[in-house]
Amino acid sequence: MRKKAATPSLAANRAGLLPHLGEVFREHGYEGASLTLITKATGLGKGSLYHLFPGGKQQMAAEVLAEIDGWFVRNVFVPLGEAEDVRAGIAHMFAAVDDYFRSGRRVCLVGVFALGAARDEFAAAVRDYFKAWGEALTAALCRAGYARAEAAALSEDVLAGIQGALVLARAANDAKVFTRTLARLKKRVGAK
Amino acid sequence: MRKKAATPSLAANRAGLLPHLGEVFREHGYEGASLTLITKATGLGKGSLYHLFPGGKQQMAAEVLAEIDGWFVRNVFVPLGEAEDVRAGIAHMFAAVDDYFRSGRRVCLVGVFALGAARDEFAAAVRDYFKAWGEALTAALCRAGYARAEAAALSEDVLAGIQGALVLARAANDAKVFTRTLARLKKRVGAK
DNA sequence: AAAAGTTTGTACCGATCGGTACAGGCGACG
DNA sequence: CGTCGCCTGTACCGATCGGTACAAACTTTT
Repeated sequence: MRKKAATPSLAANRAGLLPHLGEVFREHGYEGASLTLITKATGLGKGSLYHLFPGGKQQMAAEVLAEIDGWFVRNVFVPLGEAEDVRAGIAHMFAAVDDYFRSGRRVCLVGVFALGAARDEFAAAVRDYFKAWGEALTAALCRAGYARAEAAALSEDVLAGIQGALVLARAANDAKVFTRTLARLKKRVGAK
Repeated sequence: MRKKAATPSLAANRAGLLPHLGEVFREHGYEGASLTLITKATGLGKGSLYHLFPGGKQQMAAEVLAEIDGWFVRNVFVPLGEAEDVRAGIAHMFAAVDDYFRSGRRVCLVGVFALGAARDEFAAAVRDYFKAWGEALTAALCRAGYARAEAAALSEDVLAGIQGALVLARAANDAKVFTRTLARLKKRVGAK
């Protein structure tokens, strides 16, 4: 092998690390995720951390956001747009969402960042995430037979319902609030 | 006047202060609301602050939460339960909510705390706030003719819709997301 | 095995965190 | 006018924050 053979662990570590990083940010927020907590959660010392992410916390958070965005693009947005059966695509979205948020036991990191103090720093990523989701869902609903305006409104209701249910579930410490709400949203969407 | 004549400014300050404190917590979260920011927002030095709130930040936040809870009890929960015309009480709730959240330009401090890192410290207050709201609304919907289960589900949808719309509005930096969603929720509730 | 390059732990940095101590300012009352 | 007690600005505290420097330890290449 000629090609530099760049340490394999670096890329591997990085990919394996992001989920752990994500959990720390998710549970403690951007400000609350101290380097101490991060080292504890990842098992990596500051040295390694700053070697992998020279941009520090900001870069870690940005990459975590990007990874989450990528997950939703792959597992939600694209299926919504490409499924042969639109209804199957939409059903897939609800299943993926339930999966991702661990049936309400997990909160939305993007939502946490949207409300948190570091909002401005990640405003663009946060905005784009919801925008992409809303557009993908609206388009799918149109294909499913909803009129343009109706689809846009319903899409907004679904996204808000999901985010709000996550907040309520966390507040009540009862994940069922989320699963119930999600089930009703799915039913409402399928009513057409 | 015999009664001690306790400095009038203290109680007055305290009451007048809470809204300002609330704004700081709302905009920066519990962790993000540093004493520096608080002194700046209130115009009071640490000396005065700790004189009024010996319990420090934790006490400030707790009192802010209590004040907000009181506002909702007075302006939303009680009207929901006592209005002669139930529908008027419900309409009043939507108006009060739109007012309180400044048509979507303000986020919900209780929601911020629910998602934030200080969650555990204020878990009880956060839980009770949403519980009281949900119960008041459910009861009102029952009185308006909804069946018990239907009322409970709709109530959950409304609360989640409101919280979620606040998140989306903040994320999109577009308050209209909130007003649109709120209008749809109102319409849905009134459909019966 | 020596050299080169990568990854890591550790010590340290200035800044800021929440909180405390306290001396004096200031206003009400005698 | 003097006294007393609430109020407040300031200095200071230890802890922790995010981030940097760097030398030892490890890999990999020669």
